Amino acid sequence: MIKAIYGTKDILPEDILKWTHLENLVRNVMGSFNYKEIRTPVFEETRLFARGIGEATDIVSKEMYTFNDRSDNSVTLKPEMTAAVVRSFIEHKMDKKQMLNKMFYISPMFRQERPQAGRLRQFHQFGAEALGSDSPQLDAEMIIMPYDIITSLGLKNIVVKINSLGVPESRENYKNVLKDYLAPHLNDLSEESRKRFETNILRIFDSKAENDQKIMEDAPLLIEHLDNASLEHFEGVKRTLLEAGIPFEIDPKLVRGLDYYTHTTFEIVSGSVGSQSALCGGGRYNLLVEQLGGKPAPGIGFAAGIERILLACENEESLKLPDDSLDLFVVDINRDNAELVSKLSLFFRRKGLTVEHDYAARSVKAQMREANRSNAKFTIMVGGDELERNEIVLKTMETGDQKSFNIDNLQSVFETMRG
RNA sequence: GUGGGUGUAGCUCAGUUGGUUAGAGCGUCUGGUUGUGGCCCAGAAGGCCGUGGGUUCAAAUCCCAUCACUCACCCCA
Repeated sequence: MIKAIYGTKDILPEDILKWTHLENLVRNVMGSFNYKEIRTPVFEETRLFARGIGEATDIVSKEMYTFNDRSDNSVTLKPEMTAAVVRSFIEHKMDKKQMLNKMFYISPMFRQERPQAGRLRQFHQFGAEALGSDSPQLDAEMIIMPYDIITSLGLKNIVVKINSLGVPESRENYKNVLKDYLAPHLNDLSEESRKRFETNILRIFDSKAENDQKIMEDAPLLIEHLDNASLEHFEGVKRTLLEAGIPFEIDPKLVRGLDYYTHTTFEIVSGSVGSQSALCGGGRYNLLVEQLGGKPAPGIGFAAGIERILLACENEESLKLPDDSLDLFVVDINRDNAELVSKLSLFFRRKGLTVEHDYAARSVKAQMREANRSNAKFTIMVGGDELERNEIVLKTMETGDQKSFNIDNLQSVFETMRG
């Protein structure tokens, strides 16, 4: 049996309503903030991600689906969206068309990691990018939008965490402060953290090793070493969030893994999924556009994991899905009127109703059972004496009431069903 | 890449200290008279017991290997 590739999943018809429900919500909320959808190719030149995300990051160094195509060009299935959107922004000179470009996306992503709860090799994100402004109100928007979406789905068990990484200069100064603090403890740190002491010292805050955490508890914090402009920006973000009624925590240890972040970083985590608890993450990246060869432009964005959000919804049983059950089931009483049944169904389908009928000339009982099981609101019965009199029978399933109509007056049948 | 757990019907799972034709519930299909659903009743279909090897008179059951799935670490959405 050929099966779906390790770490990928079919989204089956029985689950699709959850997905379209979420996607519609995303489009509505993003639309209300005037974000326009962008769709980029699923694969890009490998160097886009290598340069954009950072060679040293886990994503680039060990998780990308990279392969050579038949022309021997190295291409990569997109592991995240920001680099691709920024590439498109630069390529299409969007900065010349308008000073602020607000875009959102819903798209599959690919990372070759070990799958677990809330993590797949092909997974799906929605997110947004805003390029061309460093207004703190935009930072806040990037938190408000996913927050509103997530809470609209009924999720309760969530926490919004924010932090600021400031600008590179103050971060470099801080790194030296942190180095001075950690140097005497170096031998007590875990091996991984000792490596990070050299490569990416900020990430030691992420360590889950107990002893590392104990050491980091008393470590000086980046937020205490921000320059004034960064602090003022951060204050602006916080004020806007408070005004928006978004509850948040400041997490000075929230250090995102991707190289391109500056200033604000944030995460929305859920207590209702497994250990992969981040439903959403993002931050400001004022240096990325330049780094990818564009004219310098500030940017900010977020990405949210659709599978994780839906998982949280399932665990909290929070989803209220729209009804997609049948309006009408057309029953063929004599089991020899397939064409007439098909024609009647078409009439109501073209009126916008969801209509089904049997295709196997099964017994009336079986057809009724199916109508019942598919939760049809009405059935129409075709055949027998009534048909000889040129009539059909409309039955209201909930009450069992039946009423005859002339077959040439389907419009009044429709109006009766619509109420 | 590193650990742990689990593989029996479409789904959820039973299956005694190894012992005859491998079970239940749910679901599916058919029927309980001639043209009517839900409840109830009856019946049917559907399993190389993940795969390969070994031990044994005998393996779903014990041993080994392998594959798959899954959770966690790492990291991230």
